[in-house]
Amino acid sequence: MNRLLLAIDGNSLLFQAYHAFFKANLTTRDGFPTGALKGFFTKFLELLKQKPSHVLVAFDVHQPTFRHERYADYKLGRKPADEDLKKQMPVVRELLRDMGVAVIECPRYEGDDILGTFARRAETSGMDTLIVTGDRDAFQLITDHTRIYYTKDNSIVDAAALMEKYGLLPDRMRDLKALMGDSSDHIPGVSGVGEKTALKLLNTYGDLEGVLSHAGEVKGKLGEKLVNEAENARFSYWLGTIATDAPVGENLEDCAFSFEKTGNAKQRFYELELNSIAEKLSGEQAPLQDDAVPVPETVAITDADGMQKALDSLKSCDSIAITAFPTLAFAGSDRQAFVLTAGETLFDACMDEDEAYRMLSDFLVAHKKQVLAFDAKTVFHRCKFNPDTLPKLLFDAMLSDYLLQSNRPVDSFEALCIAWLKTEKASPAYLFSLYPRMERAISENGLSSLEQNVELPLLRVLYGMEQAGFRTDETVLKDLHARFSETITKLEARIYEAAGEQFNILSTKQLGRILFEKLGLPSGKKTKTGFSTDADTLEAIAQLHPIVNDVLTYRFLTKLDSTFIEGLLKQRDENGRIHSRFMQCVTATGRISSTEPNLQNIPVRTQEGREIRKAFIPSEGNVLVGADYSQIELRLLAHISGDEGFIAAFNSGEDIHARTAAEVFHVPLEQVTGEQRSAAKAVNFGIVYGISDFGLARNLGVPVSTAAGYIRRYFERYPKVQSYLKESVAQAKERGYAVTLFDRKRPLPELSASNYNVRQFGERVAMNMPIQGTAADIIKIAMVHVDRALKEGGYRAKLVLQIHDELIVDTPRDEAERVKQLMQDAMEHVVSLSVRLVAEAKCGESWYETK
DNA sequence: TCCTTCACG
DNA sequence: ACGTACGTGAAGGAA
Repeated sequence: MNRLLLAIDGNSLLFQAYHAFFKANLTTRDGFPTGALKGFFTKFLELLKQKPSHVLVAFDVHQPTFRHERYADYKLGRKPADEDLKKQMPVVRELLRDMGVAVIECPRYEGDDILGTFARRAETSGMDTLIVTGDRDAFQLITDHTRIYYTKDNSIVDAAALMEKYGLLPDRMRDLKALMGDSSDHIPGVSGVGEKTALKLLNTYGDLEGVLSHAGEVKGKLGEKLVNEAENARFSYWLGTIATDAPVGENLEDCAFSFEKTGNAKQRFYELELNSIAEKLSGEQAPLQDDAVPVPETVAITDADGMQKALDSLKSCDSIAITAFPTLAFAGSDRQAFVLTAGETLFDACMDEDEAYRMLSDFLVAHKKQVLAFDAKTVFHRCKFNPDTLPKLLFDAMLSDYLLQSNRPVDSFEALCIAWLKTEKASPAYLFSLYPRMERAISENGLSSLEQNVELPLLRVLYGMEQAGFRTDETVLKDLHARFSETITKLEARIYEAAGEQFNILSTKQLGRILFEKLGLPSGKKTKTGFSTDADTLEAIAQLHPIVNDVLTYRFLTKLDSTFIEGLLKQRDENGRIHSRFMQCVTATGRISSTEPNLQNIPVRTQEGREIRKAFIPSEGNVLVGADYSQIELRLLAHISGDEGFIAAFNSGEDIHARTAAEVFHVPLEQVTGEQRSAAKAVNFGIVYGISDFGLARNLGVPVSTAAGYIRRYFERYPKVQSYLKESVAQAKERGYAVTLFDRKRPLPELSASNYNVRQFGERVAMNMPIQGTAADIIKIAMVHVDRALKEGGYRAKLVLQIHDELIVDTPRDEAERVKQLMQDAMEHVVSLSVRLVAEAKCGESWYETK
C-alpha cells in the first residue's frame, strides 16, 4: 500500500488562495466571503490525487513563537490579514476537520516546524512525505524521502532539482539564507551579500562556519563585513532553521486519511455555495435537503415539427417557464424541459430561433398562458410581443433575486439555480422549483408588495418603452457634428501650436507631460497612474497659460461629439428611433439604469450640450410631454426626518435653497446672496449624499473648517435632520441593511468592516440609500400609474423615457393637455407625505423644449 | 481589461 | 491617524 504523508502548510496555501481569488470577490448570497475557501479546497482536492495515506494541515497559532521570545520584533513588517481572509480562517479548519483531516497547531511553533517534525517522524516509520508550501525555507527539509510541492510555481522539488538550481544540498539552504538574509522574513543576513556572493562563498568554503572561519582570507569590504557580522549570520542561521522536534501532541496515526470521510463536509460546502467543491467530495453522504428538486428530462428541439409537438404537449399546463440564454428553452413542469439545439456546425440539425419564438409567442397568447421566466423582459423582446397583449407574468427569477440581494448584480440563470437549488446546471424547468422558494424569501423579507405592485408591473412598462423607442432627428445631430468638428479642429491646431508639438490631447499621460513637465505648470493632485488632469485641476491653473482653457474646451467638445452625437447616430434604427434598454436589476439603490445608449445622461447643463436635446423629437403628429419632480429627494428627507423647520421650508413654497440659506445664515430671504444660496444648496446635496465636512469643503472650494461650520449651523436649524441621519446609520448597523419607505433593502456589510474608510462609506450609504431609494420607488410607482392611466383612458400616448425624477411621454397633439394633467396628477399622488410632492409638466416640439 | 474622465440624476 | 461626498454608463488611452 502507498504510504505517503501529505503535509500542508495551511497558512501559506490559504494566503495564496485568498490572493488568487481576491479580485473575484466571491461571496455567498448573504455576503460571507468564500474566495479563499474556494481556492484552498480546489488546490487541496487536487493534491489528494497523490493518494496519500496520511494527511495533515499545519497552521500557525496567533501567539509569539519561540523565536519571537528571543527576537520579538523580527516579523513586525508583516501586514495584518485582511478582514475577509480572517473570517474564513476558522472555517477552513472546521471544514478540514469535517473532512476527517488532521489540523495541527502547536503553540510557540510555526507551521513550518510542524511540517518538519512530521516529515522526520514519517521518515523514521518508513514513509515518504510531500510537503506543500509556498515558502522556500522548507527546502532544507528535503531528503530522499521528503519532497516539496512548491505552490508558487506548482513544481515538485527534490534534492536533484535543488542541486540543479542552486548547486547546493538541502542542508546548505539555511547557510545560504544566513548569508544573504531575507527581507520578507526579516532575517538580517550579512549586509551587502546577495544570492550570487553567498553561493560563491559556500562553494568555496563549504558551509556557513567554513565561510566565517575563513573570513580573514576574503579580501576587501566583504571580508570585513563577514568578520564584523559573523554573529548576525549565526543568528540568521538559527532563525532560518526549521525545527524537527516540535512538541506536537498528535502522532502520525492521528493523520491517517480516508477519502470516504470527506463526504461529511458536503452539506457545509453546499451551504457555503461552493458546489463545485461539494460535488468532488466522497459521494457516500448525500446532501440533506428538505424537499428535493427533480432533475428534469431535457428534450432537444431541432425542427418546427418538434417545436409544434412540444407546444401541443403543454396545452394543459397553466404556466410556462421560459429562459432565453443561451438559446430558447421552456418547460411546462419541473419534470421535462425543451431546449432549442444550437447547431455547432452548418450541417447540424437546428431550428431557426426566430421561428421558434414566433410559434411560442402565438401559443402563449392563444392559450392565455402565464409565464415564469428569468429576465422576462428579454424573453418578451425575443417573442416580439405587442406591449398591449403581453402574457401574465407570474415570476421573474432575475427580479426576485435582485430584490433579495440588490447590492450584488445577478450574473446568470445558471448561477442562480446553483445557489438556490444546488443543481448542477440551468434548466427552465427549475423555475418551477425556484418560484415557491424565492417567493417565500420575498415574503419573509417584506418585499412582496414591492415585487407585485412595483417591479413586475414596471417590467411591462419598461418593455413598452424599449419597444417604442425615442424618435430622433438626424439632421440636428449631423449639423451639430459639423459645428463641433470645426471648432475641435481649430482648437487642436492652437493646442499643438502652444505646446510646440503634436500629441494626443485626450491622453492624460501625454497631456500631463506637456502641461506639467514641458510647460512647467503646477500640478495638483495625483492619480495612481500619474498627474491628475481632470477639469477641477485644470480650471485651477487656467489663468497661467492659454493652452489650459483650450484643452478644457477641446475635451468638452470631443466628449459631446463622440459620446453623444456619434454614439446616438450609431444607435438609430431604420425609422430613426433609438431603443435604449432600461436595466431593472443593476443599481444598489433601486433606480433603473439605461444602456446602449444611455439616455439618462444626455447633456443639459451647458448650452452647447443642451442643443443635443433638440434631436429628440416626438413621433409624427405628436408632441413630447415632460414632467419632473421638484426636489424630490429633499422633500423625502423632510418627510422621513420629520423636521418641522425643514417641512415648513417646503410648505412655504419658496426656493428651498434660498430659504435654507436664509434660515441657516439668519438673514431675511430677500437678502440672501448668491454665494449663501450656493453654500446652502451644496449642504442640502451633501446631506442627501451622507455629509462630511471634507467632501463639502472640496465641493465648495472652502476650508474644511468653514464647511464644518455650515454643517453645524444647518443641524442647529434642522435638528431632526441630524438625528434622523444618526438614527439611519444606527438602524442600518443593527439590521445589516438600509431600507426605503417601500421596504426595498440594501445590505450593508461595509458597516461592520474593520477598515475605517470602508465603514465610513457604509455610513454615508446608510444615510443616502433610504432617500435615493425611496425616490426611485416613487417614480417607479408613478410610471406604473401613468402607464395604466394612459391605457385605461384609451390614450395613444406612450412613455418613452425616465431620467430618475423625470418622465417623457410621446403624445398625440390632441391628447397633450390631458396627458400633461394626468402625468402631474399621477406623479404627485403616488404617496401622501407630510410634504407635498410637486411635479411640473410641459409640452414641447423636442426634449429641448420640455424643461 | 483597467483607469480616467465626464455626461446625467 | 486615517482620506471621503450618493447613484449610474460610455469613450478613449494604456497596458
